[in-house]
Amino acid sequence: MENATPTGFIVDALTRSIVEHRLLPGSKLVEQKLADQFGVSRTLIRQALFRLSQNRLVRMEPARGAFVAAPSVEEARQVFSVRRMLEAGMLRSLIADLKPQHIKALKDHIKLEGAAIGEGDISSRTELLGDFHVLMAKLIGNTVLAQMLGDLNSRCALITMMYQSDQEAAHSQEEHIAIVNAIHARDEALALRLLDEHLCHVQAALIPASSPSSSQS
Amino acid sequence: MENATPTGFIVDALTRSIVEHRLLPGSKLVEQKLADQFGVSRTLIRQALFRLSQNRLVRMEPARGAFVAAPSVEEARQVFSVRRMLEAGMLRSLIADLKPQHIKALKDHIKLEGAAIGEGDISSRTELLGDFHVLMAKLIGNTVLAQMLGDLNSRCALITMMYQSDQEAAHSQEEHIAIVNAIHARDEALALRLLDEHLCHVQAALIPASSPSSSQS
DNA sequence: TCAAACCGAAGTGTATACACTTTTGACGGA
DNA sequence: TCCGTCAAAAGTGTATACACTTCGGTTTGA
Repeated sequence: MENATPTGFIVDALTRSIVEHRLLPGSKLVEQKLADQFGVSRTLIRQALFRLSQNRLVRMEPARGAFVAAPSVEEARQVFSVRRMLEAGMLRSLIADLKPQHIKALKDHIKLEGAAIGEGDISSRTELLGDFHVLMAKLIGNTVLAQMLGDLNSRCALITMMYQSDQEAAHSQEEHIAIVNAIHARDEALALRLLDEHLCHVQAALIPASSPSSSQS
Repeated sequence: MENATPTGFIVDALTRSIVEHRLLPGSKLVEQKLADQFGVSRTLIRQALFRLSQNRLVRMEPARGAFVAAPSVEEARQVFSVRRMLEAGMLRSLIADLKPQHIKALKDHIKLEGAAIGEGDISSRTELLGDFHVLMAKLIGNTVLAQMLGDLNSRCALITMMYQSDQEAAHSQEEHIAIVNAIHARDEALALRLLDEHLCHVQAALIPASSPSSSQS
């Protein structure tokens, strides 16, 4: 995940700042200030901001500048709706062509999640809980899908970190365990139901005081 | 679709050139040449090339330059796999909350497709055949999904234009008609089957005589 | 003859300069 | 006091300059 290019470094740094709320949603990102801060010219800052705007972490307004994105509840709802669609299909593929090392990889990953949750490392645990889903995409050998889920993750990582409590994180991990067990048992119906419920739980936890209407878009 | 910014104009122009094969896959895109050609500085050209690289129409190699992308068969396979996953879920949502104006919008769109196919306008027909799927996403009110399908479309537009014959385009439109009829009848199972077959047909037509399971995964 | 080092041309990567737009705040008139 | 106007400051958009890397051909040494 480490990016060696200067622009990549800046993108990563800004991403962390946004996701860890050192930069609050809506803040203006002034190019020259960032350039001074990173010790580079505005050229590289502009490249980085542009990349972040493609990830929806930053919103750019012509001639007005770049701002930290403030994803709406509606957008989060749509993102999770898309994820439910994608991951249902992904899960079917995975179970249809299941291999022992897949189960091992998933269980290993869950161990990592447990460690991060135990340590209370919010940034790390959020990343790992999201990567669980990306890992499934990689296991079925679809890098396009993996990258797409990664984008969707980062797109609402802002919200995730904002609202997910310790308890909810632990609950997420338990649901991951249950899903892997269902996969292992090759119980497609159960796995699908658990995954859908899991995504609904995460979504519901993220959107405070909004009734998670069961009917999606 | 029209983009008023200078960079957007260049992106559109280059996109057309690539998609209409005035620029062949693998060709090098030299920044200064393009800058002279468009009458702007390398700055804007670099911005445009970067945007095209995010769309996968252009591949950039560090310190070597930008090249027109040559999407692999494997990548096309993965893209269509993702689309099948997404669009199955989308279709369920659409049928679950179907409104008369949805049917009208879809039928209107199919008329446009027919016109473009009749005129033999390859660029226009490819765009419209792809937009049919984006339109469904918009009808269920999920802009995130709509944009994602749009990206997937443009990602393999190169291949689509490269290989899709007149006959296959007409066949695509017939399948769209059948799908809309199934939606209208609220026959979810039929609609899902038709949609899946449709995507498989498009994919199969795009991959000419190459043993599809040959190389990777 | 062949291969390896070398040099110049071509091209990319980054910084800087300048033009244009937006914002801000102060001034003046009603 | 309030609002409109205007001018300076701040900031973005684009062009240009320069440093560094890559590539191709030539020379040089064995």
